[in-house]
Amino acid sequence: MEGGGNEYKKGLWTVEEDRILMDYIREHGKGKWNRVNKVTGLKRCGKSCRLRWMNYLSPNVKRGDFSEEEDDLIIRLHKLLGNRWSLIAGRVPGRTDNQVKNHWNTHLSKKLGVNSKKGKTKAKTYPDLERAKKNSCTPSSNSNSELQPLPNSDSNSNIFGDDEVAAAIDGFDDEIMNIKDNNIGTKSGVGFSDMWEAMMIGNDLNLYSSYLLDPTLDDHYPFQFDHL
DNA sequence: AAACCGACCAACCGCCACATT
DNA sequence: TAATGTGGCGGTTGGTCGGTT
Repeated sequence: MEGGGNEYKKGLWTVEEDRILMDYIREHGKGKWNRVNKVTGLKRCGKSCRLRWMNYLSPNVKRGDFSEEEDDLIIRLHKLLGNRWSLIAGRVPGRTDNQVKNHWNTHLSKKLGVNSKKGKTKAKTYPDLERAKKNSCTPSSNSNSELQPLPNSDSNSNIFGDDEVAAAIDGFDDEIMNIKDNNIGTKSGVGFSDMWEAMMIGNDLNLYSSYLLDPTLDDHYPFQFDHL
């Protein structure tokens, strides 16, 4: 067990906790999540820190309502992939698996008249797929975005063969670029892809801070990395 | 104005696979 | 090779908020 008797805090994160986590990531980078509490004294387990970063603090996360294009994309991807949210999210720029999953369960499943709560099937994992995901670690393209052929399985609604899945996925790429261009990048005059790549490749955290402090965004934080 | 209810979503949990020792 | 640590995934929970009665 992690923490060795430490009492980890649960529930919503405070701004101060976010700041501590951001500071840690600025200095140490992503990963090594279980060290966060040791290094910073943050009373959060590694998993919680990782989740907070991936679903909220990461500049890769787009906030706000889903557009029609995104809805359509998710619906079609879900037809192909079933409840494999990380794969779906990997094809919807700026959205996390958690966002996509929530959006599906609260909006799209109703819209489509799908009872998403039924059939509590534990999602299967596929060794080849997992391996591929591990091997593709390019930060600018979500590591989950590597789409792999699905085995024919009764756990999901996928009924397509490998080639059909690949072809269908290819067809989404133009749409994805459109969604990127239309919805994500231009809020602060910094293209999303550009910002993300600059941040990750060039480690440009000033760019990141401008993103966080962008007053047009719903959420921003009262701190920035002014000493970098 | 207060109580109730349902929708939404952030966060937690359990499990699994891979990496490291 | 086995044990342990770590990261990632999907399912689920529970707190918050807005609408309705």
